[in-house]
Amino acid sequence: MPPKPKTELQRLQLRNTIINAARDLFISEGVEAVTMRQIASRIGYSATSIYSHFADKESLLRAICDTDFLALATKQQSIFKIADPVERMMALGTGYAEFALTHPNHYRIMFMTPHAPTTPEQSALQHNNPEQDAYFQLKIVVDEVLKAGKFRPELTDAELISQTIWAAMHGVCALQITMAQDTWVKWCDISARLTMMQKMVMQGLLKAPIEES
Amino acid sequence: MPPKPKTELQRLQLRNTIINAARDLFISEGVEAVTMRQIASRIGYSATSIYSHFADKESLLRAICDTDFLALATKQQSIFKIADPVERMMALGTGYAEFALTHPNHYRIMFMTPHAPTTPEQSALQHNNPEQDAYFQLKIVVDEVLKAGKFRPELTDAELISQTIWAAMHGVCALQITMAQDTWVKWCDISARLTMMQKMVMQGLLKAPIEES
DNA sequence: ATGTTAAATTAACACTGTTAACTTAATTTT
DNA sequence: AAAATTAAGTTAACAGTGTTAATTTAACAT
Repeated sequence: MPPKPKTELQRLQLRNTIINAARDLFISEGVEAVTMRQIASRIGYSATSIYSHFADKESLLRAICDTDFLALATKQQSIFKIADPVERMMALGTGYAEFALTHPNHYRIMFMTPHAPTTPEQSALQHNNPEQDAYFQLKIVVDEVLKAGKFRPELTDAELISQTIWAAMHGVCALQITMAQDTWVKWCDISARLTMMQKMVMQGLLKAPIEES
Repeated sequence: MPPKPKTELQRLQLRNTIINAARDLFISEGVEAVTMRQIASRIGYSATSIYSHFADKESLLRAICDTDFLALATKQQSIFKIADPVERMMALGTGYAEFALTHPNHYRIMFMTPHAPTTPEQSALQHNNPEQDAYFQLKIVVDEVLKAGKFRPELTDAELISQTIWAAMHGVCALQITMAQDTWVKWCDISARLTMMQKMVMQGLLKAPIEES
C-alpha cells in the first residue's frame, strides 16, 4: 500500500494501534507465542513497519508494560478515597490481586518476567508520583499506618513493610498464575487463599487483631 | 561418528549426560537463550540425537525439573531432624528460600514458568512421599503444628495454611529473582526481606508471639 | 516537471526447533 | 560366511522466527 507523509499525531496514533494490537495478542496468547508478523497482519501492515516505531520486540513489550503500569496505578488511585488507612491498605492489596488475576498474561509480563533494567528515558512514567506509581501508593499508605502507630512497635521501616506486603500478595497471585493448572498440589480456592494471606499479613503486622470483614 | 548398539545402561547414561549439559546451560543462560544445537555440541553430539532421548525441548526441560524437584525435596529432608515443629516449619522456609536464591534459573523453571499440566506418567516423582515431595513435607509439619494447637484457633485447614506459607516465601523469592535488578524500587536487603516475611508469617499464624532468633 | 523524502513494502539473512533421509557399524538370521 | 536387520548417529532440509537491507511508492517542495 502507498505511503503518505504523516503528522506527528498520525504517527502516534499508529504507534498506539501497534501497542494495542500487540497487547491483545500478548494477553491472549502469551508473549513468546506472538510473532511480529501476526501483530502486523492484525493491523494490516507488514512486519517490518513495526520497526520504524519500536527498535525490537523487547522495546514494544516495554512500551506495553509502561502503559499497563500506568493502568494499574490509575485503577489503584480510585482506592485512595477510602478514609481509614488500614482499610485502604487492605483494599490496595485486594485491588492489586484483582488486577493480577483478571490480566494474568499482563501480570506475567509486568512482574514475572525478567527484563533488562529499565533506564529512566525508556519509560515515561514518573517514580514517586502516586498517580503513576502503584508501589509508591502502597508506601504512602504504609507510612500513614506507621505514623498512626498501628503497626507492631518493632516495625519501623516503611520500605521493608511495603516490600513484604507486596511480596505476600505477589506470592499468591504468581503461584496461581503459574501453577493453578498443576495437579501436583490440591489447590484451595484462590479467593480463600487471597483472604487468608491478607488476614495473615494484617495479623502479622498490626498491633491489634483485625475483625472479620 | 559410527554407532554401536548400546545397553540400556549406556542409554541412560547418555540421557543423563544430556540432562546435565542442558541444565548447566539453562541455569547459566536461561532456558530461552539455550538452543538444542548448543546443548548437543557441548556433549559432542549433533542436535538431532537429543530427539532420540527426548520428544522435544519441553520434555527435556520437564525431565530436568523432575530431577530438581527431587533435589529440593532431598535438601529439605535433612531439615526434618529438627525436633520442634515450629522451628522445623521455619527452617523449611529458610531452606526453600536458600534453594530458590542459589539456583534462580532453576527456580524460574520450576516455579515461575507455566508448563502444560504434568500427567502422572511424565514424572517419576511420587506425590505425598516426603522424600520426593517438598510440598508434602511442609504439609506434614503444618499438620503437626496444627495438632500441637499452636496456630490461632480460627486456622484449621492445613492445606490452606501450607499454601499460604508457600506463597509468602515464593513471593519474596520470585520478586527478588525477577525484579532485583529493577531500579524502580529501592529494594531492601534480600535477607532482611526474608526474615521480615518469616516473622510476619509466624506472628500472623501462631497464637503466641515468637521471640527474636 | 523534477527532485527529495518519509512510509511502507518485499527480499533476504542468520538462526531456531524439529523432521526426513541417509550413513554406518554391530548384531541376527540364513 | 554372507546377507538382512536394526539401532545410533549423522547431514540435509523445512517452516518459522526476529531483524536488516534494498526497493518501491506517493506526497510534497522547488
